[in-house]
Amino acid sequence: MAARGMREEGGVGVERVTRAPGAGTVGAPRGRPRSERARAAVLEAAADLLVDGGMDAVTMEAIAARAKVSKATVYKWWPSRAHVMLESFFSRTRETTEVPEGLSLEESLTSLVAALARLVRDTTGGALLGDLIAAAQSDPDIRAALDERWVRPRRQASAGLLRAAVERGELTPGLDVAAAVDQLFAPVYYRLLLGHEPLADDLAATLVRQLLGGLRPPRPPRS
Amino acid sequence: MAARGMREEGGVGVERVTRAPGAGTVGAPRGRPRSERARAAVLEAAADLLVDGGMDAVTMEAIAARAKVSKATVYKWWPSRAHVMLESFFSRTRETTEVPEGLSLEESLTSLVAALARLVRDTTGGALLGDLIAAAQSDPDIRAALDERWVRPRRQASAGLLRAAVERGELTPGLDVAAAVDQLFAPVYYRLLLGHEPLADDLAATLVRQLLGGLRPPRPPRS
Amino acid sequence: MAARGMREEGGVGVERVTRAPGAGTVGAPRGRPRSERARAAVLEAAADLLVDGGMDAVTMEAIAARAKVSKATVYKWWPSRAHVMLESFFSRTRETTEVPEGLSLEESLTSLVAALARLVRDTTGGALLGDLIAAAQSDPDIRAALDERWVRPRRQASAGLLRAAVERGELTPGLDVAAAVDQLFAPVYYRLLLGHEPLADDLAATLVRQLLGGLRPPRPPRS
Amino acid sequence: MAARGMREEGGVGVERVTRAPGAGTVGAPRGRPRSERARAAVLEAAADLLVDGGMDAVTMEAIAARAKVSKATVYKWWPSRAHVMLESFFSRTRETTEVPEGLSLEESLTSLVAALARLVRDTTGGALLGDLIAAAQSDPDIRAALDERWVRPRRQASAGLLRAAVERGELTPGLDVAAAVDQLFAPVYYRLLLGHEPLADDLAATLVRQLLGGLRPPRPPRS
DNA sequence: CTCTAAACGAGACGGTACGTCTAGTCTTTCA
DNA sequence: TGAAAGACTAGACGTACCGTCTCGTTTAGAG
Repeated sequence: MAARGMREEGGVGVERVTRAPGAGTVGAPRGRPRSERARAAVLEAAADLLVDGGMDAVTMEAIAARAKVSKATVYKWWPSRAHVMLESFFSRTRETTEVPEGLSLEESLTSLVAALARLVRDTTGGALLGDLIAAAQSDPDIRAALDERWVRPRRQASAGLLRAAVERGELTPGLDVAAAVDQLFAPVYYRLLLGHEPLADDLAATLVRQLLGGLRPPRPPRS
Repeated sequence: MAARGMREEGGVGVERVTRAPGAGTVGAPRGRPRSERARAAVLEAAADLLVDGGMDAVTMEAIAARAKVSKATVYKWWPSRAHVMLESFFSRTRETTEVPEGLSLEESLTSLVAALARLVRDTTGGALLGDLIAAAQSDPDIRAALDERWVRPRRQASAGLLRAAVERGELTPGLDVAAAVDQLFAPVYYRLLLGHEPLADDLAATLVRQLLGGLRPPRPPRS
Repeated sequence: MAARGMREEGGVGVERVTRAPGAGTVGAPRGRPRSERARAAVLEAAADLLVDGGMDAVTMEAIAARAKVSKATVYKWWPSRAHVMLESFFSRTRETTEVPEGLSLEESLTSLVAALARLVRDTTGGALLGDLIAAAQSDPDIRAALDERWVRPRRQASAGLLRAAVERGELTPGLDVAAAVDQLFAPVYYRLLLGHEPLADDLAATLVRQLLGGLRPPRPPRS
Repeated sequence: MAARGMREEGGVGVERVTRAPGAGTVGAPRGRPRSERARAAVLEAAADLLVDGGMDAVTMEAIAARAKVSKATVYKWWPSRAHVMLESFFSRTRETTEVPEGLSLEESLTSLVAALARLVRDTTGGALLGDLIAAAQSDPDIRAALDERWVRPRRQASAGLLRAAVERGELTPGLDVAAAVDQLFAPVYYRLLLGHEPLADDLAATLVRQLLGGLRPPRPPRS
């Protein structure tokens, strides 16, 4: 069941190859083709419902009704409410993990963290992401998908930057990269989920500065 | 619905005073007293169900059945599934926010972070906490309760330590305390919720060391 | 499943005994008692729907909606659409199998057949009965219930009359009672189900006369 | 929907005339001709499903699947499940309404009734017929088709015999032919539908004998 | 030997009802 | 008066079949 429905979600997905260049021709698809209209309507309906009704307004029933699509169609392509949201999230999150060239380490990291913070704070993606993490607590399928398609790529981008800096001697060799990455990004998720503190504009910069530089006073007064 | 409830959850909760000794007698409660047996059975049933059936095995129906208690009784004392789990979580989490005297700042912080990590990794509390954070995404009541009774006290303990260290000149004055606290604790929640990395034994120490000392090489490149 | 739902349908059902006089006290039933209002509303809704929408307007969904009762309640007491109609049929068919005293055999039989014909032609019972016989083709449960509670009692009443007449020497000893009973009643069902001929007023009398007297001319061809 | 369909069902149906010899040439049918294979497979699938799955295993979906035919093809030629069964019934019921020459009235009638009883008891036709009568309760189209193509021809055959006998003076002039025919055939349908009594081998003979001769004792003791 | 028209298979689609489940509430009797 | 039992309303669940549709694929006769 977990394997179903996971086709072409998000921008990363590979479009169906109509004809493989080599051998093993896939053959033209028979039957009525899947309705792109239905697919898009479902994804949009899910996001809309989440935004203006909260997470548990997003029922399969409501999605189908709002998308003017039959329930059976929804179930045909997505095995659960959470899978719809997963694809909805990815399809409207064109955010990239790339970082501009020619920036310092500090600038690069800040840019990545700030991008996440903006996504979470300023777009529909925030609510979707919170809901998905919640769903991941009871659905290993969702957890795995989130990990593979969202968490891991972003962590790897940052981890790459950090490791390169270690190579350059810019960072200490004893660095625990995984922990460091979490110290940069986890606070954003934490505030999304618990809401104990707002996601301030300068949060990204602060997190990077404090982690890289440490919390100790800059300079022993003199001497 | 969100406004209701929140009665005596947690082990901290004050049991109903049957008779105030002094003046202002509340009046002896009439009728059959609340069954302590029922209360305990419900809390245990909720935790048990979570552990061996996953988060969405914990339905009010199942709780009542397992606790051999009528559904009405459950609803009488707890307004929702999540509130039961909230109280269940607190009642079995005797963890304290106090920190032993006479420890260095680094040791104190490590001790607090490690305590959280152990709770999350080694006890039922981990699953309960994950579930509660998930529930908080759709129930502001839960979110508020979690914040007030769990997140805030722990954050304040750590924040207090940090602020004292700033006073002592041990930490930089420009410190963003809230962000720093998150950089210590958020990674633990993050790993609980996403599971992308294990909660290693030395994680707490690593987090504290990296944050306090920063990631730059110990020795200035020069000379 | 067949055994469920079949409680107290029709007037024949035994009311629940609240307290057995002797030993083995049943004890008062715990919990909220069954809603008589709901029961009646469901039965009426089913009949109404059948009458003004045809047989396949009678869905469980529609019954529940029309009776202003939740679907779960309907399913709790009746295992299928057909069982609802069964009880609806019996509850509104107070027709008796008894026959007035002091009538001749011919009059008695005519009275029974005519009563059936009137029921079928002039009341809601006709449509209900047709539907039930149809349902019996795919549901052995319904078939058995119809046989035991409708067909058999009526057949036995008539069979009794016929057998008594044989005893009295009024009818031929070689009589196949079962076949004779069918020759009196089956035509009514047949016309109900196929509708090839109307159920005329004098049908009952005709059937009885033709069967008892035979079809041969009154006067032996001789003379 | 009721108006559609009814094309060439049964073996009695007239095959499409490929080319009218005289004027007004219809024109040869263009395009791919109807697949006889598909037609036969559908009819057989319907009967098979009915036999080994009961009446409500016969869904359009199942018919198409079992016949290895697309649903659209089934719908193209038959407007409903019941119409498929109607044609299936007629196509496998080669039973005739003719009666051998040179038989007595009693023998002729017995032969007709017995033929029906055998069909009902010993062949697939029985179940098909029961199902069709059931379907007729909610589908006037089916009811009409059954009446016109099954019930009426058979009734007319018997009615003809009876009327001729009246002409010959063999039967009483006051005879209600329609009622008499029902008294011969209805019991067979009745037992098919309700199953309260088996269809014994000698049933046909009994029905005819009892109706023609009446139930009264053969001879007034003497005098 | 193409062209064209109809029938065909596959299968996606919008619907409707199914029968089940859980949430909460309400109405009893028992303790 | 609280607790237990259990019936109730409300509504989402996921499935099945309905009847329609849109494709690409035959399979003929017509040109």
